[in-house]
Amino acid sequence: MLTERQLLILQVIIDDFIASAQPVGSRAISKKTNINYSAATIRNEMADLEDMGFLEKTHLSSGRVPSEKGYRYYVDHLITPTVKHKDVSLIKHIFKEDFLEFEQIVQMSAEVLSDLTNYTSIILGPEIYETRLKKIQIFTLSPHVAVAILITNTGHVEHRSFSLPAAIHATDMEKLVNILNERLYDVPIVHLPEMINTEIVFLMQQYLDDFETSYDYLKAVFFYEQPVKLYIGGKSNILMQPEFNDVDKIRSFYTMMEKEEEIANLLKNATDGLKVTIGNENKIDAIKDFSLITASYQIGDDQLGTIGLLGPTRMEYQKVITLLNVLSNEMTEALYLWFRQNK
Amino acid sequence: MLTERQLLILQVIIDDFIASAQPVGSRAISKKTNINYSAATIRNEMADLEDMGFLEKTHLSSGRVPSEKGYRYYVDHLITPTVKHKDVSLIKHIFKEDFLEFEQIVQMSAEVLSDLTNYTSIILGPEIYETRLKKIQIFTLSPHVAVAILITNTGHVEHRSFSLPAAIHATDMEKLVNILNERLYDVPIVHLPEMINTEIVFLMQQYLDDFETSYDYLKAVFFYEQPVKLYIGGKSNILMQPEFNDVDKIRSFYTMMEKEEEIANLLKNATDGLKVTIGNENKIDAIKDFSLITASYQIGDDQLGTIGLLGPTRMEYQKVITLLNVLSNEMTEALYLWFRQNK
DNA sequence: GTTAGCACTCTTTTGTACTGAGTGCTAATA
DNA sequence: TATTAGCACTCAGTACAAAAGAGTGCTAAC
Repeated sequence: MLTERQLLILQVIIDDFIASAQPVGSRAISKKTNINYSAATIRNEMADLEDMGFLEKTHLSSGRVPSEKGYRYYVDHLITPTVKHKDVSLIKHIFKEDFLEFEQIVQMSAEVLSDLTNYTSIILGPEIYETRLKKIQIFTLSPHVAVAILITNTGHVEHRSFSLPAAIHATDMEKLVNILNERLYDVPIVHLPEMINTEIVFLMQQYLDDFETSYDYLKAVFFYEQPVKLYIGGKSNILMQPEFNDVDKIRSFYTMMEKEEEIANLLKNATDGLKVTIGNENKIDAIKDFSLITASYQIGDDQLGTIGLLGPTRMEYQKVITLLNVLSNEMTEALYLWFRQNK
Repeated sequence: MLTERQLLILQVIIDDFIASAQPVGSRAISKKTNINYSAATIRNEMADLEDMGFLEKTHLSSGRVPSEKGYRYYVDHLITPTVKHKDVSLIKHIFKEDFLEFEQIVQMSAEVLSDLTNYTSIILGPEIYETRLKKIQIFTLSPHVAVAILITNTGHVEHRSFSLPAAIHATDMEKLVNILNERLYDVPIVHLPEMINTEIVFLMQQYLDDFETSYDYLKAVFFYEQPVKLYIGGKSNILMQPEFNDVDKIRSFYTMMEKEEEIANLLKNATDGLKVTIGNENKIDAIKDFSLITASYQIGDDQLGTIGLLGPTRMEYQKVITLLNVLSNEMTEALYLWFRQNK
């Protein structure tokens, strides 16, 4: 168990290191106004803290640097959420706007977050459990190509081009569109493939002359993996961090950022609430030098998406955690209002 | 005027430097099999070439490096287009595919280009002179919000949400959509605002009860600056270039790449054919260390867009110029076929 | 329990010497 | 007259040593 004094010293060291990015020495600490012990005492405590694994040295006679365990303890026990009024009111002010499309809400959140923190923000777009189909239309562009348009209750418009089978009859197509609109109205998007494979297939066999070709191109439109949308803000912010003084690090960072799939997966299994993952706690090698903070935003009872913030392990946890909490709440509220208005 | 021997030496130096990124010394040149002069002779010629401004030294006793004037001369007079069969057949093979949407064609071109060259490719999406409106639909999502969907002959689907004025009548809206579809069918997208301000306004005043509100929200849909679409490939390729050994350079590069507007403008005033802009010839400060090669791709008589390739001034001009020519031709052809099929 | 003091460690900076790659110039050569 | 060999010179890069600075650990005194 850590003593009061050890806690104090640990906190001061981490705070100092987060601010300066320089190893912290005993003398520097003993000079702080809230510390009334000599450098020698501090040194003894620091040695103990190091034995316990909270601190590290960069070399034998250097000052101390927080270990990942140190950051973990700091995040779990030493942080007191402090609200920066300016930031919070900025966020609140921004969400006052009237949003027509919820993509705007998400996109803007990513930008605000990266601007306020100078880290890289990553927002995983809302999952679409709540989204329901409102209308399907098919429009032929040429004898060989048609475009299907799906409109959802969220105002999302999805379109997909496909080749028209030469064999298909115009009347069949019309019938098909009618069947689809009748049966699929207000069906959640996620249930579409299932519905088509059961009810719709049955109806199609019953009413359509050329079942086979119709079914084929129906699949082209509905059965595809909906790619999750990632909103990334401040990709180059992280370059300003002093730990990025090495070209190789930058290279590997940008190579990683191009793999949107992996990043999406990282955010996907975020639990409810706020989660901090420090350095090697991350499952993906590429970000074992980073810390990732995630928070989920919601609407109704279903989780919708995740906000993430990626920075060096030497991150301003205190500030960032507060900010992320505020933002996820504001987003949740804004989305709630938006959905209520557009349901 | 340059002598034969000077031309030869200049060419060898630039070729060598492009390949190695190291200053080229007189001895290294005299050892080449196609050079039969001693190092001393080469030195004299190099001194002359330097006096004429084609070469530079990095310091007093270093080897020579091409100046921007040197590159310019090289590009204008010393390059013989050499076709790398493997690359060309790769490009041709890729364009064999059947494209449903022309965005695919452009997007893929950007990727191929950056993959083959290891530079950063930037493609300015096709201007839309040729694009014509095929269908307008308006769909109300809620009492307050509607979404307008515009379908063009190119298979492009554009949608825009807007707030519904409380005052508008359902019948008015229906009438309006009819008017629009009747009058705007097959009208080039670029002429839409003009048409609306003349013919459509007139019809609206004649047939609609509530002209004012209808006109207001019509404007929200049609009068907006169509943002030009930029397709960027291989953003991190340029990091692999040895001139990017400096963190500050990387920072300024990425800061620049975030300003899509400026980049788009750079490409916009590309003339017909192929154009090489070297270092300080570029108008924007941010890329005065880079070379930009642009080519236009076309369909019919109207220019459609620009392909650009951004790399260090020490660029593989010979290879890249050939490649860009091949690609712009293939793109033009692919787009031509595509448009013919979907007209 | 706390602190002053000192020896020790390691990084960083500065200075010096050396090496290697390359140049410019001069004088000899073809 | 054009070319080349030879040599003195320049500069970046490297290696090494010495000195300075920051910090530690430990011991002995308070």
